[in-house]
Amino acid sequence: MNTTCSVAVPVPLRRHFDYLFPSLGSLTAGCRVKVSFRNREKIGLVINCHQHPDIPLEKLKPVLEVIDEQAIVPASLLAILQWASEYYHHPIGDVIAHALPSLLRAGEPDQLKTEKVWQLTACGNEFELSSLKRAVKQLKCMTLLQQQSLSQQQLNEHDISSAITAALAKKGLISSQQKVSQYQLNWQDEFALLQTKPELNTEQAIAVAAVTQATAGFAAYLLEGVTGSGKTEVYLNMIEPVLAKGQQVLILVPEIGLTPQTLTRFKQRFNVPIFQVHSELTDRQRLDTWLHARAGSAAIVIGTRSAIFTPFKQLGMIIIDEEHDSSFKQQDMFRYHGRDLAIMTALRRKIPIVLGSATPSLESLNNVASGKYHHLTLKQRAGNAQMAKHYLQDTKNVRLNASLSPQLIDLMQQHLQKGNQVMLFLNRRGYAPALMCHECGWLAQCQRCDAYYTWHQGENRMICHHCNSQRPIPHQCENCGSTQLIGAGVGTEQLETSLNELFPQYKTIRIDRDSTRKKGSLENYLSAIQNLEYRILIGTQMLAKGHHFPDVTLVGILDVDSALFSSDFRAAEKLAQLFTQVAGRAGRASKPGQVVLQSHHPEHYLLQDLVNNGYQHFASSALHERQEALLPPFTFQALFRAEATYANLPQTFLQQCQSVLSDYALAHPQIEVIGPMPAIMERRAGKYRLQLLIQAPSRALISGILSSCLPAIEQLKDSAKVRWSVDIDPTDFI
DNA sequence: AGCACGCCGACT
DNA sequence: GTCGGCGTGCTC
Repeated sequence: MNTTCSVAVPVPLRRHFDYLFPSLGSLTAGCRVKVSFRNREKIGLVINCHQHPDIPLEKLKPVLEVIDEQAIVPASLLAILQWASEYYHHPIGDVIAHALPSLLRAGEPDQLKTEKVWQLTACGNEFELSSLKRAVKQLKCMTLLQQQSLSQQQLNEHDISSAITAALAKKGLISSQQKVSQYQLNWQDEFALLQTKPELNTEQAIAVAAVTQATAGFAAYLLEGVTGSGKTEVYLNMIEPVLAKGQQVLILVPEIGLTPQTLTRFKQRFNVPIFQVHSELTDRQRLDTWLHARAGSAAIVIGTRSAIFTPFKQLGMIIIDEEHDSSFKQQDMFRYHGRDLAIMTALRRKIPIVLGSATPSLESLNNVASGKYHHLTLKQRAGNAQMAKHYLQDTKNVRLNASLSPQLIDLMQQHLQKGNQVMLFLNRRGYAPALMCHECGWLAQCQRCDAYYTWHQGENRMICHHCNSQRPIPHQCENCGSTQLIGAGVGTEQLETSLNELFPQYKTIRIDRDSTRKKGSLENYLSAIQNLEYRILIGTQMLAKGHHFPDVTLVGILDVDSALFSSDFRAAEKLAQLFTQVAGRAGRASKPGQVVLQSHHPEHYLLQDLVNNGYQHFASSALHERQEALLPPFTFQALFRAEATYANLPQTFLQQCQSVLSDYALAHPQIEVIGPMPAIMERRAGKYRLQLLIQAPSRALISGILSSCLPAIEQLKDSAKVRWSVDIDPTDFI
């Protein structure tokens, strides 16, 4: 007697596949199985058992092998993954592949790493150590093991290799056992604060109480706290009672957000196991973290967006730091939003979630306005530090020196002379954003993108920042043959060179993707900055995220104009967030800061609003504008993207999509279908890229039109000829 | 996505 | 006569 199960197979198809399995075996949802798929073996995850298959039984293949006896993915996580697959209209197999640690995808057992732990045998205990005088290492090993048993790893640290332990084992003096590496498995019983807590100010106390005294169940809180208002301390106080109850906490942070100092603060406060998920973990460490969270032996998990796929035995609270940060949205393949999945997770698990930011996203502020989120505010900076003073510097008709106005250079001089640090933001890495012929104006253009090459002097190459193609610097203009090639515009590399000439007496440090490519170099630079080794800091957005530099008293934002006239409706929001975050980095109680914005359009209403009225005011007027213009968060969007080597293919494909979607929209006049239209950068990496936008006043309408139309769109002949995807709640239109 | 099946041009 | 081009279609 056979029965059937639905399996999520790791293929980019928006459906699951049914297989037979003998009913004498037991099989539950969440188990991995090996199946034959198109005559190739694949590892899939069972998502359903005993469902009626939609095709005749005789067409089903049998499950080849059941890998797990018990579900490896808990039902709560599997439910979220299925929800995400439906909401984002993304293949379930691929969603699960994203969520599982790679070792589990490859069929590795769901067991924690074990290591060899050595101990003395009975024989070893009675052994006369003096007879080992001539074997120094063996003697040392025996002496160490007399005190306690040690893993091979720990012995390695004492310079005792496995050759030594093997020799001793052969003599029968020591023996080994395979043990799971030791963690506080019972942290719940030993929970304790490791330090006395600083006293909270009134605002902080109110925010903490709002969360800790709420009735159990789902609740979302937007913690809007200006930079330096002590958000981390509030988080610590909010999670304390959760940990005390023995429940776990998930903390999501932006990609480059978590400084080691933040992690240290959690470790210094709580006597519990804290696991960090970041890109430099090995596959094994990633799996161990996943398993510890599932077993309940991880108390706190801190990680970037993908940490939302961590299974928890008993999750008690989710915290999202810098919730407005764009890195929570995955921008390729499975385009989920970590913040939105976290909200859904909290809702389904009936637990509170706290979204923290100095500059909340308009989406979250709108959720506050509609009563979905509770609003908690921290307006007071620690130690009553003053907010920095802002200045708009008109750069029209001003002779700039490496993109610095004379006024800014003067100010820098003043701040540096007082022994303070100066921070300059320029969102263009490289030496110059283009290479130009001085005689005819020709610009070196990337062959594969609608973009110019960036001149990187350090590497003596031209690099396209969009497709990463590289070429040596040409000696001659390709148009007129002139050898007078010059940089057009200024990048961080050139700014650094110029500052070394302008201020030779002060050390300058550049923080961008190029200067921090080596692992750990960012941390080293950051601590060197803290120690005042550098006085002038140059950086891209990277420098703005989450790092606090108390001795920076002057911040210059050198080029804000590109954001003022962008075709992306979110550009203003991003600029406002960058500006406010950066401004918050300047100064502290004893050293009030100054922020200078250089612009050719200082009269621009957006800049005026920001500088004069602050982020909150900007946000409320921006929300009004979005409402008037029927843009998110007042409408919901889905974006079809298609690309191919020739422009006509994505064009015709999206036209066919458009006609399918429009037919459906006839019966639903609230749905708008806009396009196809070229992407902001139409040609990139040798592909022509076009898009088609769907807009509707509710999520349900977006989901409905996609559920109805995607099957037909997948059937389109041209769908195989282009690379296409659908992006729900798109945040970027590049 | 892969990967097989299938139907038309230049080779021993 | 065959090798192989990549258009089309399917995967339980």
